[in-house]
Amino acid sequence: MDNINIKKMAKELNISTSTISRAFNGSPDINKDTKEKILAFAREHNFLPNHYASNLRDKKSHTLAVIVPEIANDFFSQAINGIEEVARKKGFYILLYRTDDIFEKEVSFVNYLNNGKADGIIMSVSGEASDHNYLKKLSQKNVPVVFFDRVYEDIEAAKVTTNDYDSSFAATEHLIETGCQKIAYLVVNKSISIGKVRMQGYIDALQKHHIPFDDNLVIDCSNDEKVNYNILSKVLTEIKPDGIFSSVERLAFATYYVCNDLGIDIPGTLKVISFSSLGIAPLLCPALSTITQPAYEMGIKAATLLFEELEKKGQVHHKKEHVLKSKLYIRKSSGG
Amino acid sequence: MDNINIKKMAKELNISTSTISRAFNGSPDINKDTKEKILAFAREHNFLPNHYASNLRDKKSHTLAVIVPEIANDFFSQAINGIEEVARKKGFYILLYRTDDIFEKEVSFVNYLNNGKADGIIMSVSGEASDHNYLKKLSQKNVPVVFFDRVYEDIEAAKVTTNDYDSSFAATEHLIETGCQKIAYLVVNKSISIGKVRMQGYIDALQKHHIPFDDNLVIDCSNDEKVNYNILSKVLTEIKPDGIFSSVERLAFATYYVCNDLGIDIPGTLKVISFSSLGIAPLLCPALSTITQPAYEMGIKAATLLFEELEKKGQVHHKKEHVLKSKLYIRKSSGG
DNA sequence: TTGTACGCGTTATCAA
DNA sequence: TTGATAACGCGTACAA
Repeated sequence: MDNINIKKMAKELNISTSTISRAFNGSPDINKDTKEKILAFAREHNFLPNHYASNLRDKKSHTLAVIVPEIANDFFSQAINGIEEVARKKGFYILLYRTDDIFEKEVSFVNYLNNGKADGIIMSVSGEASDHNYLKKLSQKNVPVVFFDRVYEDIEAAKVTTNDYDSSFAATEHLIETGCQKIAYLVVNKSISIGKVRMQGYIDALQKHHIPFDDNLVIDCSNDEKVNYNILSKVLTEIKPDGIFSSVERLAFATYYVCNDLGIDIPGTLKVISFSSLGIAPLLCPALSTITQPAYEMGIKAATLLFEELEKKGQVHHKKEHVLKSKLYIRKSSGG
Repeated sequence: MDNINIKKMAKELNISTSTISRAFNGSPDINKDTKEKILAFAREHNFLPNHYASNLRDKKSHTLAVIVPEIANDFFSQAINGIEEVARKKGFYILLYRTDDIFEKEVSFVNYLNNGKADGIIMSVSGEASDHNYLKKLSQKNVPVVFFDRVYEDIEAAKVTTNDYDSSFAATEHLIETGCQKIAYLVVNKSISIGKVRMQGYIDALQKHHIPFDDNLVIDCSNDEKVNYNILSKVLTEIKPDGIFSSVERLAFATYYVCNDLGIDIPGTLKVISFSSLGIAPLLCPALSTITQPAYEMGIKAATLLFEELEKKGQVHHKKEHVLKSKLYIRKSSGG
C-alpha cells in the first residue's frame, strides 16, 4: 500500500517489471499503448522509480558535488548559480558543501564523496598546502574534479581561474597613478595560491614604478570581522597607508567601517580598490572601485568542463587551465 | 581491482561480509581487533561503503533538499548557511535547488524528490497560489517539509517566518513620523502571502495615522532589473512619493540607482526603508534603513524542526508556526 | 563474536 | 514487443 514499486505494479498490471522499467526510461522497445497504460497507473498511484536502486544499478548518481569555502558571499553564490544553471540543463542535481576554509572539513567531505555519492566535483579549495592525497583518490574512482578560482597547483584537473595577476597589477598601478605611494595589500591567507598570485601583481607593479616593496604593508587578516577591524584600525592609525588594495571584498568593507569610525576620508586620505563581486559597489559611500571576477561565467565554465569529462569518459583528455578575465571598475573610492 | 567492495574485502581477509559491514556501522557485536584489521585494510585500499546500496537497504538518504527562489541573495544565502550548519552536525548533506520563482520548477523538483532522494525538504516557496497537490504527495511518502519565510498557508507543515506584519507596520509608521505623507510600497509579487502580509502592515499604519491608502502607491515590480529601473523612474518623476517602503531588498537598490541618476536626494526629498539582509547596509550612500530578518537563525530553526520530525516519526506531532523577530535599523536613508 | 542467506528496487541481458 | 533472471553493494535476521 504505502510503498509502491515496480514489482507491485507489475503484478497489478499483469506486466513484467522489465516492461515497466522500459516505460520510464524512454526505451524504444515498448508498445505505445502499454507505455501509456503504465504511466497512467503510475501517476495515479504516485509512483516514481527509486533513485537509489537506479543509481546502484548503473553507478550514476546524476549529482554534482559543489564545495566552496563560503556560501553567503557574492562571488560564490553567483558561481553556484552558474553551476546550477548548467547542471539543471543536464538533469543533474547539486550537493552543496561549505568548508568554512577549514581544511579538515574539505578532506572529510571529499572522502565522503569517494564512493558514488556524486558523479563529479566542482570545488574552490580551502587552500591548505599540505597533503592532497585525498583528492588523488578520486581519480582512482573516476570521479572527475574541476577547480575554480582557488585551485591546487599540484593536482591535475581542469581549472577555471581569472587573470588575477594582471588585474592586481592593473589595480595597483591605478592606485600609483592616482598618487598613492604607500599602498597596503590586504590578504586573508598569504599561503593560498590565489593570495600569492594577487600579491605578485601588486609587487611587480610597485617595482615597475620604483616603489620599494615593504613587507609591513602586507596585512595578513583573518576570517573574523572583529579581529580584522582591530588589525585595520591599527594599520590605518599607525602605518598610515595612502592606498589599500584588498584581495578580498570583506576586507574592503572592514576598511570602510574603520574609516567611518576614525573619520578617515576615502578617497581623500586613503584610496581603496578591492577584488569584489558585489553588485551594488556603486552604491557604497563612496562607490567602491573593484576588480570584478565573472563569477557566474566561471560557474558555467566549470560545470561545462565537468560535463565534458563526464561524457568523454575513456578518451584521453588533457586537463586544462581556463582563464577568464576580470574587469576593473574605477569608482570614487580610488579617486575615479 | 578497480572496484573494491564488501565481498572482495571479505575474500581477501577471510572474513564474512557481515562482519565487515559491522566494522563500518559502529556495531558493538564485533571484536576490536577484527574491526581494526578491517578498517586498516579498507583505508589502504581506499574503500568506503557505497551510499546507494546502503540507502537502498535502509531507505534513508541522509540528505536534505533545500529549495529556494534564489541563491545569490543575502537573505537566502544566510539561511542556507544556517540550514547547512545544523545538517552537518547531524551528518546530513544538502541538495540545493533554485526555482527562480518559477512555479513549474518548484513542482518538477518536488516531484523528483518524491522517491527517496531526500529524507526531508526545507523550502521557501515560489508563491503561486494554484494547486499544491504535489506537496501533499510528499506526506504520503513520509517526506516531511518545513517552510521558511515564504509559505503556503494551505499546506500543513512546520513553518518558520518572521513578524512581517509588525515590522511593516513599524517601518511605515517610522516613515510617517519622520514626515512622509506619500509613501510608496514596493513589492515584487502582490499575490505571494508574504507580499500581502507586509502590505497589510503598511496599510494599517497609514490608517492609524489617517493617511488614505492609495492603490497607485503600491508599485508592482518584476524580477528584471531594467524593468524595475524603468518602473521606478516613472514613479519617482510622476507620482513623486516622499517615502519608499520596499518589501524586497533589490527594489531598494533599484531606487538608489534611480535616485542617483535623477539627482533625487535621499533622505532629503525621498526617505527609504527596506526589508533587507544586507550586511553592509550601513556602508551605502546613504546608509540604508532596514528591516533585517534573522536569516541565519531562520535556517537553523527550520533545519532543527525538520530533524525533530525526522526523529519523532510515528508520534503524533502538531505542526507549528514559528515566528522569529526581525529587527528595525533606522539609518540615514530614512532620516535617522 | 562471527557467518549464511536473503532482499532492498531497479535495469541489462538474453531468450522468446 | 515482452518476460525471466541475474546482478548492483550492502545490512540484518537468524543461526552457529
